[in-house]
Amino acid sequence: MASVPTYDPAAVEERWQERWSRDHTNEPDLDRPSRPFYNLMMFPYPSAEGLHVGNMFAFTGADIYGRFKRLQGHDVFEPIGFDAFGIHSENYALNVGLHPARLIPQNIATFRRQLKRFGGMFDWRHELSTTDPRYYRWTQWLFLQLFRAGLAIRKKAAVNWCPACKTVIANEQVINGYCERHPDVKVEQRFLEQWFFAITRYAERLLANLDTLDWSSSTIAMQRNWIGRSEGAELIFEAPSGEKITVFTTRPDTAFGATYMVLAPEHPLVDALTAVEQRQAVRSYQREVAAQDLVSRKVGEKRKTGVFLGSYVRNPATGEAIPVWIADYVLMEYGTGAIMAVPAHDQRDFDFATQFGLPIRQVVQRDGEPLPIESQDGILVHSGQFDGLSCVEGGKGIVAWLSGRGFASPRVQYRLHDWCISRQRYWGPPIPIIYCDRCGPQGVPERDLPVELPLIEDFRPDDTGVSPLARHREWYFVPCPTCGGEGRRETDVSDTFLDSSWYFLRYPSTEFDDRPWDPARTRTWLPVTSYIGGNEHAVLHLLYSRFVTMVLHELGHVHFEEPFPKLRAHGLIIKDGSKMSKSRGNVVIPDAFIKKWGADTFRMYLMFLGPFQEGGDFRDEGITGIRRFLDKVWVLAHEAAQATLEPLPAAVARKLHQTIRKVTADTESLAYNTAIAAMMEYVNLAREENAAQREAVEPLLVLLAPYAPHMAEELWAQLGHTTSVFRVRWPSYDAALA
RNA sequence: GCGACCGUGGCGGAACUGGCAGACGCGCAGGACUUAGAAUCCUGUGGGGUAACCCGUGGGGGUUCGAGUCCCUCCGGUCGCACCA
Repeated sequence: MASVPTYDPAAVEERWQERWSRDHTNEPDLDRPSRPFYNLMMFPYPSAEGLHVGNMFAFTGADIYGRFKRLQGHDVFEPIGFDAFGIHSENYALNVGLHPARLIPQNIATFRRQLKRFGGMFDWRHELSTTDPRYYRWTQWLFLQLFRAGLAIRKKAAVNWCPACKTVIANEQVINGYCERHPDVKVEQRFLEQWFFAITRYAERLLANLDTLDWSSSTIAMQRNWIGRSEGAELIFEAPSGEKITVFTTRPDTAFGATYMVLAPEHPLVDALTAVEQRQAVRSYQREVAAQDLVSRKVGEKRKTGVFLGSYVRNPATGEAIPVWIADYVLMEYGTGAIMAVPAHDQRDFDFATQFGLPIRQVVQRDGEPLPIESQDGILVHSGQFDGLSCVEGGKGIVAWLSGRGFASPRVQYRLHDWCISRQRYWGPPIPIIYCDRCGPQGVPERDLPVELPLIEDFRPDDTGVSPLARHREWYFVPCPTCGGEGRRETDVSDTFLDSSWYFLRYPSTEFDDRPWDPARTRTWLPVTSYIGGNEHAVLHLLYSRFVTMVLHELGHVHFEEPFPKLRAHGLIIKDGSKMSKSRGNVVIPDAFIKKWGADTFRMYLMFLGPFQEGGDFRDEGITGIRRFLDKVWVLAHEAAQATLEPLPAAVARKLHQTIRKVTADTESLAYNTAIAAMMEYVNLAREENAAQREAVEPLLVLLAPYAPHMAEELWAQLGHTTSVFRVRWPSYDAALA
């Protein structure tokens, strides 16, 4: 047998990457595809450290799926881009003392090189960056569509202020009271005028549509949780002075057990309900609470605090006068900012009542015995005509009874808040608004877009709550687009999640400068056929994208309401027992591995670590197993190229069909680890049976192609084929043999 | 507290609708080749026992001819949300 050349991954991979680029192998015809398949993966933010193993894991898994679909005869569009605006990039730039406008292109260049090196099937003609004015022009356009539709609203609100970022951040960016970018910096409460997107108006639809989506169940659960729908009722409590205080409750069945009321300290009726002799105590408590941040207020377990207002309201169920308190455990931004306190059946109310000696009255029991607090598995007592009913029936009855007297109405409450998109920072798209004393806030006319982010050297944020752009005087002052009078630009930039809320709409249309997306292209390619990404975006990016798409659909700009009908969440790569992150210092950069072992080996190694949708433990010992496997394939294929035609041993033929069946099913379901195991079993058997033959090897190379694309191409060519292995059809199996 | 997921050899992990537990890989042990090593190849590898055999999927209980898989319960772990009324 003639000798087989040594497998040299670097040479093989460089050769095929050049050929793919030269032959436009990865660039489908976007205008006339026969079977369009939009294979999307979550685009990266180009950090200075470069692509790490976690990114590689995600991209490899998504790329394998795209290549598999391609081999099954689809025209696969697999674009890539960079989410390069945002606080992360800007903070890093500040740290190293470089301007982001110079830093980001360097980072992108590194990412681009890494993404090419690992062999992704990317269509580089359609690369995008959110920092490109040709892109963010349309981000601003998108803002204007929402503004005109009345869905971008300016309101003064308690917001999360990160003293380190020196900007407002979204609720989603607050982690246990700390800034997600600064794990040791507590977020504070500030009241500022901000732009909000009215996502809460879509809460019901965002929730209901979840039932129509083919998504990982974990992601669905997180979104459902985040939207946080609660059914209950609003009840009205009246003060002797005539003030009506509305509370929200999910337990109207316990109305007879409400022995006091608590308002949020900022509740607008606090002043009116405060007795003269309590005024000083109330003011001082209010000041104390305002000095805290929004979030530490919400972190539980601490002692309850509060102040009696010195007045009473009437419980509409019992008719009794109950005392009114303020306490920081009641939050202004949820429900009505006021609660009826039922200490017998709510843990927080119980804690508060115990601390301040307030009465506790059982209204739910079972067999005359008290139940665990908050249990709904009992019957009503001390509840007048409703005694003896179950909690559910009694609750309905009480709401109906109180409604009839004008004291109640059923109510659905969401935990979701409106999306604050204002950022008092530099590195983002300026919000396209001009303030005019005469006309009010005016949208920048679309013909004047983009509002380019001016290049200013001193982009450092300060503590004033005013964006650095305000210091750029010639940029700041502009004529009002409506009256021509003196106007001032909005100096805030928009949240980076706005950039990423629509990028998938841009990819197929990147060459059009006169429209955000081309209607024909969009109709052909969208919604996205398959989306693969991490659950870290389950409630941020994925919810915002759904909302934006829903609005665009309503406004007639896109033909679909849900952008991602099919989504799969991949797992996390664990290293030394915890997930890879810069703060833990366990980030692994793939470059050295790829240099030593080759991209194909590294791709397969990552996929072999564990189930793709669950993640895996990164240790570098196991990589030799994959390399040994690829070496065996290499030798087998070279020998097959020189073999004479002989019948395939029956055992090998049977195993081949079983392997095709298993690899097909497993690749479809992203069970890449077991697909690889099946190919290993097949190769082991083929070697045992000395089946170094074309019929044995050619189908294997096609099965292998999504996983190790360079090697598959090389060996396919060695077997005498002159066209890419990716133009072949995925092998079929004989069900009788498999 | 609420929601989701998970627990299988020394390690990563297999096991479709309940049907031979431990595929595949790492590691390890022995052997072949070699002056020697590396690489490669072969054999073995859940625990106990000389053996036929016995015991084994976090603990306990249950359903079933049959349970890693289904049900109950307890223990342990991961992730998300959280003074959300």
